[in-house]
Amino acid sequence: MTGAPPIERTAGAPSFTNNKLSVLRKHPYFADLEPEAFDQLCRYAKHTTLKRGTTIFSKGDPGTSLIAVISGTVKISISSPDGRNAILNLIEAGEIFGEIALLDGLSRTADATANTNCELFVIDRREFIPFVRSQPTLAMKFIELLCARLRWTSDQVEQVILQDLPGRLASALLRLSDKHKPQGRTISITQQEISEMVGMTRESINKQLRAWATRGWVRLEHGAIVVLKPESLQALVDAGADDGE
Amino acid sequence: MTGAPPIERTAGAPSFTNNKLSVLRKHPYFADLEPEAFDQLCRYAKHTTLKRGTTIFSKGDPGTSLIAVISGTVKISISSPDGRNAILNLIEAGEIFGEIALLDGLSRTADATANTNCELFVIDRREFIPFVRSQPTLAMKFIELLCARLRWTSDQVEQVILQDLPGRLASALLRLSDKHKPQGRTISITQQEISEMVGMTRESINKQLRAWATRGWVRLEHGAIVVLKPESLQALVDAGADDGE
DNA sequence: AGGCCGATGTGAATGGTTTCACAGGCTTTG
DNA sequence: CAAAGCCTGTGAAACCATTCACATCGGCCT
Repeated sequence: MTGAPPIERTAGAPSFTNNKLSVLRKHPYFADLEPEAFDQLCRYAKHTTLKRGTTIFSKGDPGTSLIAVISGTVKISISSPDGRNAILNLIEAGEIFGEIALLDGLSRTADATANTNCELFVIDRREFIPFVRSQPTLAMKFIELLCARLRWTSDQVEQVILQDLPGRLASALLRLSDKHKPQGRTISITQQEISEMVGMTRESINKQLRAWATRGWVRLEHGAIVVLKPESLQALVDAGADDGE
Repeated sequence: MTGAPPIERTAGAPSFTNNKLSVLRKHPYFADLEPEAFDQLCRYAKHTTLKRGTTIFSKGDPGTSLIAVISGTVKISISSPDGRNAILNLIEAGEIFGEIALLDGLSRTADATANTNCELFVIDRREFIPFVRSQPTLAMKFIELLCARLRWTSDQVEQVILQDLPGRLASALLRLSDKHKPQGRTISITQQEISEMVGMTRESINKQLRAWATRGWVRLEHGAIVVLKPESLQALVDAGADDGE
């Protein structure tokens, strides 16, 4: 984050700021915040542009900021000493991340890197915490955000512990296609990335996907997967261990 | 919860209530709440006693309450259609649970059952939410609680995805012995339960534990495990995939 | 004490995943 | 436009955890 080349300068001009922030404004977390509170929030924000692959923060760093994604996507991941690594979440435009360390003041729980070129707004903890305290509505919003995150994470634990490969892959696909609903059923993601989200090797993922492709459940494209029969995948998840055949 | 035999009657007498609640009072989440706010909180609470094995709530139920454990332990778990089940957390005296569904008003994310006979205080959502809104300090406390839960859950995802059996078992043992530090290094838990926390079969757990026992890292007792060399286990976790030999 | 039941301890066979080793394909970049 | 580099597609072998099938050991209840 600190080492990022500021391609665009931090903007002070409200016209510019408001323009970029319209994405955020529409987001559920901020939608029903009073306009003046939202403006005040924006005044704390610093604008940055990052190139794909840039590290935003690393696990264990002292966490002193909340980050909002204006455009692009950010990868939240962790890695083990022996080189394996796992993707916990992909944060897209209009979403925010880094809230855990922001709110409790402890260290970051995972790594964050720019998964594509992206624009971010960074809000500092020192300025933000008193603000939250003074805005009960905002505090409740954050409580909801944290609850949503907990549900997402608990879901992951559940999938990883109870489901076998086909089940995990199926539910990952369903979750992703849910998130991207507007774009139809096409999920833009590489098999490598999916394998890291699901915690298995790329090869295993590939074989399972191919098997489903021949059955017409999905279609495989370059860097993307199209879900054709979500019902079948859902049935597989519900049924428990069983690859559907 | 509803079907529980009320062995002790719901208590109205303040003397009794205060007595039982002293456990809660000392808890970090409520410790620096003003006395009158705490008392008000207690007035919303209903007291219940449950026998071991009783279901408190099930995944998917509408969640309308927060529950505090006065004595005993509560098991938070999930199960898959094909019979496998996984223990997500064990809640002990002085802790609270059920906060997710309480705060966001959605359904319960897991099952809760009495793991031993236990006493609980139940706080209803309708009365509680306005209360939180009026107490910014309490809201911040809940934010911290949720953050702590997220850290715990993220940790679980991390362990399950990145670590192999020995690593997962080792970190589970370390976490448990941390939690029970006062009782020395003895962890009262069956191998069956550990296997469900770690997401592997009892047999595999048993074999790994025995291997460590012969190396003198742990000692196995009936229904309990004594960690003798936490450093060795920790080293194993840090080193990544490698059973330590 | 006797009996039952839950917890522990093992071994052999099975099976699903990983590992390893390549071969094309599509994109990006100099 | 060519080379380089990531993404995909596959097969064979190795490995590790599960499954299954028992045997033992403690406690607890009658």
